[in-house]
Amino acid sequence: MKQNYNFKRGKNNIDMILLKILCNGDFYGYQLSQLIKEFSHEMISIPEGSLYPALYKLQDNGYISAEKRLVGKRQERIYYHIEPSGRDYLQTILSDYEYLTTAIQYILSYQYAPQEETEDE
Amino acid sequence: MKQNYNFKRGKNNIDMILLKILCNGDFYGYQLSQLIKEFSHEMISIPEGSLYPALYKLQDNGYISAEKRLVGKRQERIYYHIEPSGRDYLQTILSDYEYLTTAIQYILSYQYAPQEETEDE
DNA sequence: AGTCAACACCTAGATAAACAAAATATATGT
DNA sequence: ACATATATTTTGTTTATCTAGGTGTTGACT
Repeated sequence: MKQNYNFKRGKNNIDMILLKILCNGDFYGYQLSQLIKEFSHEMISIPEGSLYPALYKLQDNGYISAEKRLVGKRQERIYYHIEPSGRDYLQTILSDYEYLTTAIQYILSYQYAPQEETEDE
Repeated sequence: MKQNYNFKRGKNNIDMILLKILCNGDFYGYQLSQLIKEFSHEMISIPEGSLYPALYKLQDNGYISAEKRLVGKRQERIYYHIEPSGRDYLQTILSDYEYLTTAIQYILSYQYAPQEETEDE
């Protein structure tokens, strides 16, 4: 079992969401940002300054691959495809996320029962 | 309602946990780190390099107050006490946290139904 | 008397995630 | 001609958290 789990881990929420959506098929950047809005019931959106650097980092790590496609005579779009190692990485950050969420939930729902009561108020 | 919620918000997990625990009474730094381990079933711990700066920041913002107490003839400990504004702040980051958790859960549990299927595999 | 572990606090510097705010360019509708 | 939506890029900034050290006290064991 894990010990001394830190808060820094389980922080790659954007990676997690992007990879999760890419499990459903290949999408391009702008499309991903739209899907995130849609899937979250318009609750969250990822600014471009977060989205694209995240995609480049995932690509650098080999978790996703990129392919330029010309749709009709339109400008080219860069479609991203999740690779097997990306699915592995997704599993890791998903379980990290659940782990941290569980731990925080324990703390938030804890009912503190003090041992000795010395009134001073 | 909130719109365009970002990931940067709802990230003050350490603040949230510290304030939550301080709702149960006054504690000192080292004690807080022990309680976090205990309450989380040993799942997480906060390193001192995260804990103390977080406490100082909360204090600077007036969310908590500090008081030195000598327990017996022991070395002094610095007890922290949550202030009303700290409780307000806790409510804010708690609802931010729940908001973000809900939105992520929507995305993670989304079943994508593509409009048009063109087989290419 | 010496040592060691647990207690209790402090801090400088590094890392890295996420963001804001720009810019570029195409396509579409009015 | 102009505005809006689409689509990508990049520079610089912020900030949360961590690493890795440091100081000093207390109490137990040898």
